[in-house]
Amino acid sequence: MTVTLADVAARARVSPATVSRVLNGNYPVAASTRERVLRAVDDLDYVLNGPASSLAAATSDLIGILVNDIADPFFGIMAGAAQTEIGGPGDGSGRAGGEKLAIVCNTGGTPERELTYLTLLQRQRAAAVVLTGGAIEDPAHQAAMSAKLAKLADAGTRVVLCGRPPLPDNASVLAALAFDNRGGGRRLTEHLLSLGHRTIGYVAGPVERTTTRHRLEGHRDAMKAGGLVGDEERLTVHGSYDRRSGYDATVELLRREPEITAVVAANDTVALGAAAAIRDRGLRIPEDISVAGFDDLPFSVDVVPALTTVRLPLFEAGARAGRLATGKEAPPPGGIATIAAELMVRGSTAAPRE
Amino acid sequence: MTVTLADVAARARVSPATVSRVLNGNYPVAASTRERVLRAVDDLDYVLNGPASSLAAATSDLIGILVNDIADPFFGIMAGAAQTEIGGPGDGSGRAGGEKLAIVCNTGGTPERELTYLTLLQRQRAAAVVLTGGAIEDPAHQAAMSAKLAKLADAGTRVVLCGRPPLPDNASVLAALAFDNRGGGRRLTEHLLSLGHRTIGYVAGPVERTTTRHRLEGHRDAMKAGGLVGDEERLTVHGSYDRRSGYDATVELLRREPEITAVVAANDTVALGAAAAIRDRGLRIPEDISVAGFDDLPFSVDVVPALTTVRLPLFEAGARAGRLATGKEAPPPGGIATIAAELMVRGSTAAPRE
DNA sequence: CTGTTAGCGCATTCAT
DNA sequence: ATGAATGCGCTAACAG
Repeated sequence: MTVTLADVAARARVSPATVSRVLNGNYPVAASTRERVLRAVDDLDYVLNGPASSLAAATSDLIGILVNDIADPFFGIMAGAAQTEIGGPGDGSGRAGGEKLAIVCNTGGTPERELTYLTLLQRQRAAAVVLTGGAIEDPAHQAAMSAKLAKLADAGTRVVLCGRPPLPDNASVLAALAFDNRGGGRRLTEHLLSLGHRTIGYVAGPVERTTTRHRLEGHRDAMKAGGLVGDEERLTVHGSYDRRSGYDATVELLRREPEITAVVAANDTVALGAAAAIRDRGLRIPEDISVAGFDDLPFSVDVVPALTTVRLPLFEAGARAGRLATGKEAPPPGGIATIAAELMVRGSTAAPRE
Repeated sequence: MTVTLADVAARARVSPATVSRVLNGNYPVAASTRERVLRAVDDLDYVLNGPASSLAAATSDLIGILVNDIADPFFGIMAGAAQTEIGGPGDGSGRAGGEKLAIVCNTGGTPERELTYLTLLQRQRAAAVVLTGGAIEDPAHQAAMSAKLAKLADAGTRVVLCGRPPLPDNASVLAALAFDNRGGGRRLTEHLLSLGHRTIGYVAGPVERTTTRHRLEGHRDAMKAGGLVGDEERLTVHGSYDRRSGYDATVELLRREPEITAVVAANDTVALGAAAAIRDRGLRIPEDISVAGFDDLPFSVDVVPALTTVRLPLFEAGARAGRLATGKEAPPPGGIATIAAELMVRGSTAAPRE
């Protein structure tokens, strides 16, 4: 029926062991035999049996990339970059040599699915796991994650965090690439303050997420440094990281405080919704209200007016995570690296009107 | 060292076969023994060895989803929807029962990687493969794909096409869900013609892609029906499916024919670039030039003015593909279904000025 | 409903 | 540099 390594061996007139050796290429084999084997492989159209080889070798070539929302370019860009580094260019032969198989898993941001995917990956004896994006801060879930990651690490799986802060017990993670969300958030609000804004609404992401908290803390640090305290709670509305949520939250913000002169959104997508709400209210951006986002996704430069935001090097970070996961790159000292966030001032923010 | 099914069996005082049966849940087991086994599993913190079980069962629970560009929400939405149907909600136990593992593979739109991933999936004995988005029309590649898909199908892998036209030899695909790109393209241009436009530029996608060709054909059908022929080539510029390409192509279009009153883009992302180019030229949308896109991605309603486009039910199509891949839903008659595309008229198109 | 028996296809010792 | 033998951990008949 299905052609096996033994069939190839028979046709090439060598032992199965030899075929295995040329296929894995990690053992000396005479050039002539190698060639003979390769020809037999092509003739028979042989494809290695992954499960069998993983079983025998006790490791697989799967690398899992966990994302919170695959439909969000924030994750898509990181995952795509990581996959580029991992997947290799493919040699076009369709023969598929020793490549790793980068697979992205969509957790939907839920704790259950995050753990389930990790278990599934553990079951597959994944070679590495890359966790992208913010973590959930629920203590029980954090403990479960730490335990699970420790088990994965024990089994030889490389664990890499990309855009996620290190674990309390960072021992089981090879490398954590954390974005400077707090610094970025702070600089963004400082920019607004320097423009003269004093009443600033904040559309935050979901609670119990590291990304949400860090960006918000950066914002409040700046506000505090500017002497603006006391109104934090009233001028903050939490929502999810989507456009609709940004719209609704902004409507609520405007209801609570019509004198707002600027709205800072948890990310660019949310900012899009915020901007729509402001326009629907008959207000202009930035003349009446300034709007700012975070991430600098590709579309942000194209909206009108172009969005002031904080640029995160998503592609570079994802690529680096991919290299870390494949062992192509050495982990940073201490296993932790902070990735800078750069303020991008564009047309959506301006001085408040007098 | 690592705990195996035999360890669980020993602790639960049953045979390995029984443990296997409760874990796979596809065979009658007494409630009391099941419970005992499950407890042993939890006590020992046992995780099934995927490769071993795949080897023994000659099939795995992996389902591959191939996408051309994971950073593009067009694919992200479909892949996410498919994964939702496939992955199951997870039971929160982290135990991971009989779920399928939906994995998305980013081909980058290149023929080589498409084939490589298919081989990798074949090697893993994937339960199903979902190919999303347009196909590459190069004859050699098409033949290679057909052959590869036939082999996969032979090996018992379900092959589902989502947003991709059926193969010439559709026998090996379980179901092909094709978008009505031609009809959508036609209706979009008809809309423009009915508004009074006569000189319409077209920013097409990459050549040799079914999506590109079908949308362009729809456009030209409408133009022809309106008696506008002869200028097709001059008023068409090909590029890739990204924002930058839309910008550049539109600059070129405007250079070739400054009298253009409308620009139709290959998709919404390209339309964003086109709009930027038009604005940078000092022209207004839609007063000076109308702009239209395709897909109706989430951001399209938020750009200013809101984008006239053709809505594709990406989420629904992806979900259906997921159900097809898992066998939850019966394939359409003949294995082929055409998915309607709906014209969405918004602010970015208007009658040309006189 | 449960236990026994055989492999699944390959990577690795160990020889040679 | 190559071959022979062993077992990875599990599922699937087949009994009972």
